[in-house]
Amino acid sequence: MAVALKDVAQKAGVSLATASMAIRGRGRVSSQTCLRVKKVAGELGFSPSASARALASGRSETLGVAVRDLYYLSGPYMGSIVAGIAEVADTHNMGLSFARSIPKADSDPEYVRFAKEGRFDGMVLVDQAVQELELSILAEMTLPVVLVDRKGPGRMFPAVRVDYRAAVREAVSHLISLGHQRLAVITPDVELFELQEKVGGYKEAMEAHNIPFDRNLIKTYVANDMSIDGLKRCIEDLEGLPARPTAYMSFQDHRASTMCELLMMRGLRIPKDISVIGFDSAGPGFVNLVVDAIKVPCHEMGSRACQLLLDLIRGRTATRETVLDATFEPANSCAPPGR
Amino acid sequence: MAVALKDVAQKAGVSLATASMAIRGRGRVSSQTCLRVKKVAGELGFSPSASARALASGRSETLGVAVRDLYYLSGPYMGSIVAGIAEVADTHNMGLSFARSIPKADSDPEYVRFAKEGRFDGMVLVDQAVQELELSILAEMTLPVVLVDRKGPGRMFPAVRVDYRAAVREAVSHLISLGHQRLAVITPDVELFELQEKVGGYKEAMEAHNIPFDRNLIKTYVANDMSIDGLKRCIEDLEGLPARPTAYMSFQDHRASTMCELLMMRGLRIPKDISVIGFDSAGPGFVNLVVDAIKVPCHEMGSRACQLLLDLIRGRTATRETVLDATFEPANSCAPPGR
DNA sequence: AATATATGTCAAAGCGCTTTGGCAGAGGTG
DNA sequence: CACCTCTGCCAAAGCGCTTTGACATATATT
Repeated sequence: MAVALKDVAQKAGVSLATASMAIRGRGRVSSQTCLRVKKVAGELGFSPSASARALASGRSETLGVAVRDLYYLSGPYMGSIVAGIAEVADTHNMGLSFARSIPKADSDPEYVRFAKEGRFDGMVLVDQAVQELELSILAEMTLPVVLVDRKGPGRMFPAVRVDYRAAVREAVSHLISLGHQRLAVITPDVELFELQEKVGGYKEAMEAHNIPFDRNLIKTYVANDMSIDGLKRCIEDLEGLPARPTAYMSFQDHRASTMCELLMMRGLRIPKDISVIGFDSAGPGFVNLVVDAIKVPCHEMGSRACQLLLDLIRGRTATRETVLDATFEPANSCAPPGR
Repeated sequence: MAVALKDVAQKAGVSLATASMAIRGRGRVSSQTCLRVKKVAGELGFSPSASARALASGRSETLGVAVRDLYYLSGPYMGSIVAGIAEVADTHNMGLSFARSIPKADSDPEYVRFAKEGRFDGMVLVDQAVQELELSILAEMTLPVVLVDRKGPGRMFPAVRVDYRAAVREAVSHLISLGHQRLAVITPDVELFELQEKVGGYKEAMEAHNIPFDRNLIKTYVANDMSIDGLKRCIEDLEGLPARPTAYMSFQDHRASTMCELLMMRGLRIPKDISVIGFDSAGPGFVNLVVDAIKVPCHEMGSRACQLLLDLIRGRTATRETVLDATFEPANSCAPPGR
């Protein structure tokens, strides 16, 4: 960066201080001077040095996004959240940096290190697995932080989350109102807040309709197993029950379509024989079968979180907890029980 | 950051200069002093200020990744590339920032602005659509840049790309060796380097086997149309030809499974009646049908590009062009022509 | 023993901005 | 007319590091 602010100041015939103020449009500068300085800056092709500015002002004009691993970005869930964050960050001319929240053997995880180094003015944390203990380190350093899609038990930071519980309740009620009584749930075997909420919603809805809860109808598979064996086994178990389910729900994205296929391979027709409900984009979908699904407002979670973060950075107090609705969108995979 | 380097220096009884060198492990510092300083730094919980360091050293220890829009991160293609970049960046303790390369009305696109502001030590550009003209702006500022998955006509920067041409040639040859003569191609209607290469590979392979090229066998659909209508129409057109194709290839990710479904709905059995080849993850796949596909080494593109970038930053000269192989992975969607 | 070389340390000069406090002069007030 | 308040500008003091050159002291080479 050959051309520095002092060059602009010199050529415009003003002091460094005035040039600085003029370019940022703050402080007491006459509009004439302001214009002149900006013009000169343009002619000279001046760009302020981000690091100098950050050092002098104490603001990096960069937001951090902490995710477990950058690999997770490549899913529609994380991708949409990040897109939402980016959209808002952009309108405020904030840069976006990513940091991994995965623990490291002998040092702080990356997001903590970066935070300590002052790389961010604030941080959005999107990781259900980060422990409360670790968050307290962040809490001590007075860095604005917003949590996404986490229950905030300690409530150290504002959080934006989705009401999975209510959404599942709604979906289950829908099935019950169609006449279903035996509803199977297939879910990953991890203890994430999100999944606990979903199961909670299921139980609540069943209870509300006085249908006894049957533990056998909840089947889990190994979370990160990419094969279909786990799913297959779940279905075999469920179909082997004396009283077979009349409806299936998948609690994880992108599993519903495979689930449909496995069911169809057993000769079951959807929705004639059996109903299916999924989450979000239930895979690319089928040509003639669109799965009824609960849509999670990922993009909105991101944009809301970012907005909150900016508020926090600007010294405003942010809402402690924002709960967004996930909406149940019926399509053509549910019908009254057929068997 | 209450605790600064000078505090560490003071407590350790050394000068600022020595403390600085000790902590970074460079310069002439005795190992005793080095250890002592590091110990004190640990006790005090010292973290160097990223901006101060950047300003003083001229290195931000941050790499930029320019993508068209952050929304694109949420696909397996971009996601894997970024994961590859991140993996390498991490082992070198480099931060990762993202910048959009989408043009702006009245100012530089974000990635150019950020680059000018000196936010990055180098940048990986993953955007086939960025114009050469714009790249020349970057070229003028002596910022190390590596291009991913672009042909580098101007050759201003080192590039890492995939030999789509050869991969498609291989896939087509495979089909031909199975006895196919009429191979349909379904592709988005955009003029991306990648797609041109793929079509080129198709033509080359056909020519090599003395099969006349038939323009009618190449069908395009509107690129960003998320519906299946475009695909459907392509297939209807192809099936309406006097001499129908015996094999179908999809040139875009995640379309192959839908294509299969549409073909099956016409009563065609795969691979008995008709063969299908896709790219990469051809969607989530089917339970009993895994599509033969060309696997693109996205992760490796990312890691290679990042490695090159780091070389460039360290003043080493980088290979101008790295061409990676995409490999054709046979599964069970191809067989000798059945109709 | 005398010179050359290597080693460990430090003071000081930045890096390129922001920000504060002060100082003129223009304008308003009693 | 004296007084006060704005307004527009500037000099200078940082921000918290890195890096350079100088200076001792220790070790190696003749």
